[in-house]
Amino acid sequence: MEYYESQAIEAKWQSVWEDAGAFSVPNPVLGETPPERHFYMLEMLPYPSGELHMGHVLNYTLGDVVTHFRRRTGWTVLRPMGYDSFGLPAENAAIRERGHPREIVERNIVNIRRQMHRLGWAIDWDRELAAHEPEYYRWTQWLFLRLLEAGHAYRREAPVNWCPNDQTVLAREQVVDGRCERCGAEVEARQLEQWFFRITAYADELLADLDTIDWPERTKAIQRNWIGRSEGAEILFRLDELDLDLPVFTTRADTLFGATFFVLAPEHPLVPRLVVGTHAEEEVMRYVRRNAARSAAERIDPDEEKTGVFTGRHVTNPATGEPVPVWVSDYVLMEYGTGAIMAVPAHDERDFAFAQRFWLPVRQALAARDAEPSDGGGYVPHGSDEVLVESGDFSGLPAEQGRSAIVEWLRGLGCGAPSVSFRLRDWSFSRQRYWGCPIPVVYCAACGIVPVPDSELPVLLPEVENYRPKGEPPLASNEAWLHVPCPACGEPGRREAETMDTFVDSAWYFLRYTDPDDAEAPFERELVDYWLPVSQYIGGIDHATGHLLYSRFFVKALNELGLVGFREPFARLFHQGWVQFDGSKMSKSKGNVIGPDDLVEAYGADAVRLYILFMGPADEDMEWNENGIEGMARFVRRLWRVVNEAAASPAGDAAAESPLARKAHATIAKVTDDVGRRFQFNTPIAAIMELVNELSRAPADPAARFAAETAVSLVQPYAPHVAEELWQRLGGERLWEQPWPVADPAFLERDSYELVVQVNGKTRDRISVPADLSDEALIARAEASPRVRAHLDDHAVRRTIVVPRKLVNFVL
RNA sequence: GCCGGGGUGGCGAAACUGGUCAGACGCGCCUGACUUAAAAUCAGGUGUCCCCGCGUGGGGCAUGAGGGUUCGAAUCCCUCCCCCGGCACCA
Repeated sequence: MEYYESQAIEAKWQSVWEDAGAFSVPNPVLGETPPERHFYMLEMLPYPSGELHMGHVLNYTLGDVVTHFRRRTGWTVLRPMGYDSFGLPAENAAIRERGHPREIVERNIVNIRRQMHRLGWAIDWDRELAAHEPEYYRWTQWLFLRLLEAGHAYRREAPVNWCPNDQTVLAREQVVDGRCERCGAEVEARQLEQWFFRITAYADELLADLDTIDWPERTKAIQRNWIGRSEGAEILFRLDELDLDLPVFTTRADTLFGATFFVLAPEHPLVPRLVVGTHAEEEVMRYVRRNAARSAAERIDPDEEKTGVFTGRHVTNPATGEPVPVWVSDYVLMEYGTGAIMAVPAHDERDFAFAQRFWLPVRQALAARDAEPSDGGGYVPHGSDEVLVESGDFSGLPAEQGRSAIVEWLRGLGCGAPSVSFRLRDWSFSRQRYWGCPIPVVYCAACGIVPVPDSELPVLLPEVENYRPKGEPPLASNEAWLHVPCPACGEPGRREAETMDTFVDSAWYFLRYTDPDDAEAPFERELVDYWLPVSQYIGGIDHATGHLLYSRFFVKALNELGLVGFREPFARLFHQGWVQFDGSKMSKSKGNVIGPDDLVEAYGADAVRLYILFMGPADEDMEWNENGIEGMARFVRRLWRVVNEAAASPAGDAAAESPLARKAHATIAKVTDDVGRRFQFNTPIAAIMELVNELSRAPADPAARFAAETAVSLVQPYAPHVAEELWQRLGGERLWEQPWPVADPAFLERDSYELVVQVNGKTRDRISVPADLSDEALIARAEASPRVRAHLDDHAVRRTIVVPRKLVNFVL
């Protein structure tokens, strides 16, 4: 028997698969009845900002096992791959390496593609795409224009997050703890005109539809938190002097009688109107200006004492009819609710702190059911069983009842109504950077924002002399490109020089895979409706509030436009854990990236693939540890030796009943259940190891050959190269398309089994009994055991529990 | 503070709907075989404590802590501690 040569075997089979087009999946022919059992297996596409690391290896090997398993259990599997090649990660890599982003990105793609081939992943390479290619981004632009027409994309001035290092606007989803997700620089607040997608229009649906998809609970929880739906009421406070009604949003209308002052956010548009011409004007406007200059980090510092300024105005509390003073303070956020609040210091910590600071009155409106109402002046946190007090006719009502009663009453008076508020903000997607998809509009003095006609797409990303970030969009420096006639009136116009966030590119790529060469449309409705929603999506949980939310929004909007027939992109989602090294997740900036190349060269792709999945549960974080891979290489060599020996010996009787035959069938059942139902990938490897161990101990068993075939067949999704080679040596061919083995129940049903005999719940003996004994017979056998007898002694048995096929328990 | 996930040997982990003395499989470690030697390979051992007649012996304790339900709990319930993640001046 030859020595196991991983490099030669892997190269051999990779070229066999390529020649056979083994993993290419044609689309169904439109109009004909397509295969019913089809499966869309998708993993998040990589940024070509460097090479693959072990995190990618885990991600794509998982997808690969699922792909092979589904293919061999009778499914038609679409499993494509592409590159998220536009955007900051790729551009920053280019800056580091001092080259043009396109050249760097394309070089990285070549390298990543080589690594993917070397690992032997079963990808349909005919469907490869990259976001930076005009054939792709033409359709990103086309989809943008459809969203623009539908009013889902718009431009407005708004407070935005600005990264001073990357010199661009960031979406809220790209700011983590006040810092840029990419570079870690502290984010500044800026007031800028920007492009937004109206994702808030789908807030309710994005929340509700989480119940319709099979996603990890924690991911749903993250999205629910992010969307942040609050039910409450909008209440109008009358400002008679100026004939204004100021709305507030509150979730605690039951505390209305305790509202003793009123606060506006500094950015509230009515603030100047309230104070113009009064002697408060100067002080208030100074406060507003000073506040606008404060950084976001300063504003949200919880340790800082509250600041604020009185406007000199009063509004009327609609419940009490009393005037309450109107203040301006930055603890009220313009982006949430109405940018104004009714302050109830007795029942809100923040309002209380503000009242203390400025000597404002505190009035209690709720009290624990049995408590004496206190004489006021204190802060009373919300309890579980409280009733309204000092609240007119509503006094005595339980809080929740009082809340709806007050809202109902206000509604009758025309100054209140139930209302819902969200934390979610519209998605800011324009970037002042070079390496992104150009936004296809032209600014015209006469016509305003004019879309570039579909027929002129794509608007190609122009060459510029210096693409480095400088605050101004780099595209604007190419004057020849910038100045074009207005598509509507023909007068001189100016192109949009900002580019799109890379998350726009990835919000629809999974649709393009269905028809990547379509030159007439981004995709065919019939094809996307056939393949989508994605049957199984696999990727990092770090995209929970970004990509995964944006893609859901895109699909909902495209559904409304009639472009797709479904409302959720990813039916099932799985997150692989982080592969960490030195206690933190692998990243280039930390210099702790472990790539697969050296390992593949030393141990072969099969051992690397097996090891990354054997390390632990795939959805839990794992610390990269190279010690064990030697053990996995040992297993592959052992498999090689044992199967080669079995192949050389006489075939034996496949139907023979033997311990090894039973083990083989049990292993089939275990691996099938783990991969197919439980989505658990480490335990199947352990089960196959057990089978191989048992085979190596019983090489003369009549089922030895069957056990060898079974082990090879079951290990194929994990280690496809060595499996294919061994399969051939066993006399088979094209294992990648062989039906998945099926466990024969006759081998799983045993004639006898080990009955556990317990006394007072402690196992005292295990005896072999025939499978079909009655309860009474089982008890008799159990009682006969000498070991059990010793424990029964002369005690009286009070109760006997019999669990058929498992145990007998005597309770004394 | 609110929401979600988790805590099992020296290490990575198993135990799937409460039921085979919890710890499969692997790493590491120990012993032995082969070898001049080492590596590789193969065989055996390895939670912890105690008892003895030293055996394919007997017993106790062990799944973050404490309580409960149950004939029986890593698994279900309650209280608490710790770790990870999300949200948080969101009214």
